[in-house]
Amino acid sequence: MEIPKQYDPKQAEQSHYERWEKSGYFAPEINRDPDAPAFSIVIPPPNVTGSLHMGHALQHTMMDVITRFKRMCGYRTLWLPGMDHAGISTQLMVTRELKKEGVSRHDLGREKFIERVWKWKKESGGQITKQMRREGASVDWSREKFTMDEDLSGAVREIFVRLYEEGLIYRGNRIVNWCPNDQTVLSDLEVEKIAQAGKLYYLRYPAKNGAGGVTVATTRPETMLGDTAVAVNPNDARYRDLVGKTVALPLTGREIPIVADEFVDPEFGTGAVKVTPAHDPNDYEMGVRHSLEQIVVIDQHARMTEAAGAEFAGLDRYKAREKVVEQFEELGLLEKVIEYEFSISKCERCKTVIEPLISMQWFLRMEELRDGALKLLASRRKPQFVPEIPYEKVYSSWLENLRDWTLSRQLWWGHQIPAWYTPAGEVIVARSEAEARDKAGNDQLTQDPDVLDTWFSSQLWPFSVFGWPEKTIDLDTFYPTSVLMTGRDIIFLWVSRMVMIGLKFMGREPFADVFITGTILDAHGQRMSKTKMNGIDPLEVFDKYGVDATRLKLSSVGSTDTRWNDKQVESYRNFANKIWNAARFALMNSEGAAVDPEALSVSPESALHDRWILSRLNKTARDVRQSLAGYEFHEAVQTLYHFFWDDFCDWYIELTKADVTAEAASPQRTAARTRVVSVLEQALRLLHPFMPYITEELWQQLPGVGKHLLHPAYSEAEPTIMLAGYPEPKSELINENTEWEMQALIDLISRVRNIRSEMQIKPSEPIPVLIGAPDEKLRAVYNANKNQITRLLRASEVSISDLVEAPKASARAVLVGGAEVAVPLAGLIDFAQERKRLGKEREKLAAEAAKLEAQLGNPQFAERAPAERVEELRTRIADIAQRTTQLDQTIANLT
RNA sequence: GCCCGCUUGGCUCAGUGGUAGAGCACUCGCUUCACACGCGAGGGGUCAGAAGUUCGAAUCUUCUAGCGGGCACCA
Repeated sequence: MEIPKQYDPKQAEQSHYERWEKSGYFAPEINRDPDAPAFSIVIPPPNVTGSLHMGHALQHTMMDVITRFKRMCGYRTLWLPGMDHAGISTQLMVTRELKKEGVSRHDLGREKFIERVWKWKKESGGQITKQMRREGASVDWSREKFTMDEDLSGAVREIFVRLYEEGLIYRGNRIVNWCPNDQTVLSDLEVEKIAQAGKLYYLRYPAKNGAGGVTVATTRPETMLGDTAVAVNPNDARYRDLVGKTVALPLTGREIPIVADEFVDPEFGTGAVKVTPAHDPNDYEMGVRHSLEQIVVIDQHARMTEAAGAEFAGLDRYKAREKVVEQFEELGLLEKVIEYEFSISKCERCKTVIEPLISMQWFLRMEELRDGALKLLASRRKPQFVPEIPYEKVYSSWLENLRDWTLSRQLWWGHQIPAWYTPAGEVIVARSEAEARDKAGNDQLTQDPDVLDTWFSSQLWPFSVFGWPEKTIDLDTFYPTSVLMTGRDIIFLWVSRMVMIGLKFMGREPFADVFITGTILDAHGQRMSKTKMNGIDPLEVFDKYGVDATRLKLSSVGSTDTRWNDKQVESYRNFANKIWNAARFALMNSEGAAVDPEALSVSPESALHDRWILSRLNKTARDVRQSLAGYEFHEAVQTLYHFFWDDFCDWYIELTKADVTAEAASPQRTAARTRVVSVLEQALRLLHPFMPYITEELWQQLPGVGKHLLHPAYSEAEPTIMLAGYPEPKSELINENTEWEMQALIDLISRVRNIRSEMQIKPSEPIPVLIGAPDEKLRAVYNANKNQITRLLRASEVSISDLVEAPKASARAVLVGGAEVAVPLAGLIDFAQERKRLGKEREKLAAEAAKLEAQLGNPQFAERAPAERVEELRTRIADIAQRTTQLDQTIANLT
C-alpha cells in the first residue's frame, strides 16, 4: 500500500463533503432513535452581499464543532443555514452596480429593480453556500432559508399585524435619524457617534429693542433659522428674570420665547440653549414639553428649505452654516468662536453626517418586550451568555435604556410594510392586500412604500425558519434552539431582539445559551475591515494550510480576541501531517489487524503502555467532552493536540513499535497492531468535530471500519466517522497508578537521553544503562519494560538491580523513589563536564528545597494550612533531600 | 463622563489561592526502518507597578499606568 509521506488536504477535501451531503447525514432525519434528544442551532444568516470573511469562518467552525460533536453523541441534530436579505447593504450594492451601467434605480422602477436584486442575490448567495461547503459546515441544506422567502415574509407580516393590533406598533411623526446620502431613516443602532474636532459658536440673540438679549452656544449655527425658543435652567439666577420674556431671532424677523427647562446645564456654554425642535432630538423633546412650534429648515437632502428664508433656501447645510456665521458677524452678534471637540452622528454604512429630521415613520414600542427579556434574565438566567462577563451586563444595561425602534426604511429591497391607505388617508394594517380591502371595504388602496428594517425579519429567524406561524414538527422539535453563536457586534441589533420577540410570540426564549466569539484582529491588533484592506481571506488560508488546520486554529480562538498569525495555522498544518503519518504507520503495519472495540479494554496483566494509553484515551475523552460542554474550545484543542502528539505518537507508538513491526506474524503482533488501529480510530473520532476531512479520509482507510462502529441512532447510514459514536470515557480504565508507573518510565528515559545529549554521545552509539532501584515496585516496572528501555535508549545492555554498581567513570542521574541510573562512559566521560551537569541539577534542587523549607519553616503554615498539604510538602522535601544527598555523593566520587 | 475587559518567556496566547504552561522563534545534536510539516536535548518569565487580605497571591481586594472595548441628549 502506497501512502504519501505528506498529507494533502486538497485531496481529502475533494469528495467527502459531497458524499455527506448527498447521503443526508447533515439532516436530523438520519437519526432513527425516536427518543433522541434534539440539538439545534440556527446560523446567524450572513448578508447576501459579499462573501464570507474570517469572522464567518470563525463562527461557522465553532458551530460546526459543536454540531458534529452533538451529532456523534446521538442527538437529533440540526444546524440550519440561510441568508439575510440585508436591506440597505444589498440595495446599495445593486445600485452601485447599476450606476456602472449608467442607470439609476429610479430609471428602472421599483419592480424591475427588485427583480434585478433577486438576480444578484442568486449569484452572490451561491458564492456563500459554496464557501460554507468548503468550510465543512455540516448544515442541513434541505432546510436552507432566506429572510425574503415567501413563508418567512408571511411570518413578518403576521408579526407586524399582531403587534399593530396590540398597539405596540404605531405610526408617528417624530424626530428620527436621517441619512441624506442613503435617503432613508435609520435606527439608533445604525448610527455611530464619532468624536470630531469642531467649533462652538456663540451667537447673541438681542432683546426686542435691540439691546441685551441672550447669547447661546451652538455647533450648528444654521439650525438657528429654525429656532423657536431659547431655554435656560430654571435655577439659573443669571437668567431668572428673562424666563417668559422673548428675544428677537436674528436673520428671521421672528420673536421667540425664553423658556425654563431642567435639561439645560448651566455650566455649559453660556447656560442658554437655542431650541430647534425640528432638527435636534433634545430640542424636539423640549419642544414637546413647552409646546413649541417645529419649523423645518432642512430637507431630506440636507439642504435648507423655503422656511429658512429666501436667502438660504436651497443651500447645503454647511454652506448655510458659513452664511449664517458671516451674517451674525456683520451684525455684530457673533460673540466668539472656540475650538471644540464633540461627537457627531454618522451613518454607520456610508459615514454621512446624520440629519435629525421630523418624519412620519413606523415605530415599535419596546417597554413591554424589554421587560419580558429583563424578567427572563432575572428569573431564569436566560439566555446564558458565554462568557458571562461582560456580555450579560452589556446586554441587560442596554435593555434597561431601550427606546422605541424605528421600523420603517425608505428603501425598495425588503419587506414592504403591510399597511395600506384609503384615499381618505385611513390606515389599514393587514396580512395581505386582499385582507386590507376587506377590512377597508374599499379597493382603492395604496400600500405604504416603505420597507421594514432588516432586523425586523432577522429577529424572527429562530422560529420563522421552522415554519411559524404554522405549528410544524420542526418548530416543536427544534425551538428553542440550543445555542446561538455569534460576534459581539450584534448583541443589540439581533440577539436581544430575538429574545424579546421570541419570548412574546413563542412564550420561550429562542436559545438556551449565547456564545460570543472573539474577534480576529490583524497582526497589528487592528480590526479587519474592507476599508482598511487588512482582511485575510479564509479561502486563501484554506488553500495554503488546509481546511482542517485552519479550523483547529479558529476553534482555539474561542471567545477572546486574537491577532492573526499564519504561524499558528502552520503548526496545526503540521499537526494534521502528524496525524497522517501516525495513521500511515498504523496502516503500513496493519496486516492481520482490524479495528476492534475489544482492544479498548485491558487487564492488570496487560503491558504498561497498553494500560497507560487507554487511561490517557479515556481521560482525553472525558476532558474534551467536559470542555465542549462549557464551550472551552481552546482547552479541548489543547487536550486533543497533546494527547495525540505527546501521548499517542511520542510514547505509545514508540513503545509498541517493536511488537507492531515484528517481522513474523504472531498473536502478539496481531494484538499490538489491533490495539494501535483501534486506539487510532478512537483518536480520529475525538478529533473529527474539529478536523472533519482528514479524520474521515483516514477513518475510511482503517481496516475493519463499518456500520457496526456507528452510533446506534444512525442505523440507516453507510459507514462514516461523522456518525460514529463520540468516545465515552470509561472511568475504570482511567488509572492514576498506571500513569504514575508510566511517568517513572518516561523520567528514566528522559534522564538518560539528557546524559546522551549533554555528554555528546552520538545517537547511534550504543550505551550500557545501569539502573538501581531500592523500591521493589519501581524495580518491577523497570524490569517489565526492559525491552522498551533498551530500544528507546539504544542501549547495548540494561541492568536492573536494587543498587547501582557502576564504574567511577559514569554519568549518573537521580530518579524518583531513590532510584538511580548510571551510564558507564570509560574513556568518553569528561569529568569537568559531568560535574557541571550534575551541579546544575543540584542547583535546581537546592533552589526548590530553599523555597519549600521557607514555607515549612513558617510556624503558621503548619498551624493553618490543611494537614494534607503539610504532609505533601514534607514528602517533597524528603525526596529532594534524598536526591541532593545522592547527587552530592555522585559529584564527590567524580574525581 | 460612566461601565467593562486586557497587561504572563522574543512573538501569539492558555492557565490558576498552594512546585510558572503551550505553539512559534532561539541553541545543540540527529538523513534512528510513520513523519525534517520530523526526532532528541536545552536556554529563556520576580505572571504591568504599588499596597492590602491570607500560613501562602501570578491567581482575591483596592489604587496607579498603558492598551482595547461598550454606553452616554450635554447644545
